Amino acid sequence: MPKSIKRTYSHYTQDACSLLGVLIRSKRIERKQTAQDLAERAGISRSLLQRIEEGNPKCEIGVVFELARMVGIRLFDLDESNLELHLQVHKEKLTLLPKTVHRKKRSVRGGF
Amino acid sequence: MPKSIKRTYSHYTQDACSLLGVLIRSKRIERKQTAQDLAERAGISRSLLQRIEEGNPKCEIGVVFELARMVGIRLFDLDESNLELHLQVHKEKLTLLPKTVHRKKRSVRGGF
DNA sequence: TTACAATGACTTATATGTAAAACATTTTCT
DNA sequence: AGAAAATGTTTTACATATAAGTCATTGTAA
Repeated sequence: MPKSIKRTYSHYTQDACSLLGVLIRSKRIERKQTAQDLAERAGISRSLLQRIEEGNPKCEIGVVFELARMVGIRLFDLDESNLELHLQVHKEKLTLLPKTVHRKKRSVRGGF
Repeated sequence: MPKSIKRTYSHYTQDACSLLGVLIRSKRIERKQTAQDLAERAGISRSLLQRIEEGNPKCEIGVVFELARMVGIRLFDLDESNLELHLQVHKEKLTLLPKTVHRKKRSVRGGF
């Protein structure tokens, strides 16, 4: 059961969300596309699109990415095929890493 | 009131979420950091971190970005100061665009 | 190998993000 | 100028993401 949490976001994260939002809005307007229209095509409400364009961090990442793609923003600066390739590479890289990590015991007399 | 929606995500979006998840996990393991530990520091539950590392698109974008930052992933390939600069530039660019967009009327005899 | 820790895979209760609607405000076009 | 449309803003009910917990499984270190 979720306890009531006030999340805090770093400046970096807020800027990243804002940047994505501003980019989506810019691209949308450049395409002369209505908020209503983009929202409908994305299958979301106009109010949600608005929050996303404002840079609200409390939105589904999947929806934000979907919107970005729809207006022509390249995530990770990669097109579709290169993104998939990148993913495969990093998945394999992950295979080579240890499956679990064990925290090092604090040295008995170190630090404090 | 939200109607029950089955969202669908494009291949591109799913790959993007998966890539971010895999990157977070790789970086975490490289840092020899426990999932439990990273989750605690990020102020989230271990189960949420698990979903994010799996690439689940139905997570808060703010939390995902925060995790990325914590393990040293540069969003947009930009460090903090450049990200802020980028944001400012695009905000100003947005100022120069029209505030609203009007959909072009369908030509009376065009198409159908 | 054995013990222990980390992770995977569930379940449940609750906090909250979302869709919808109505209204106010602003912007664009004629 | 006026009209029409797009966007901003707020409210409300509900679908659902999340925190917390448990148990099973796997990996690691001794």
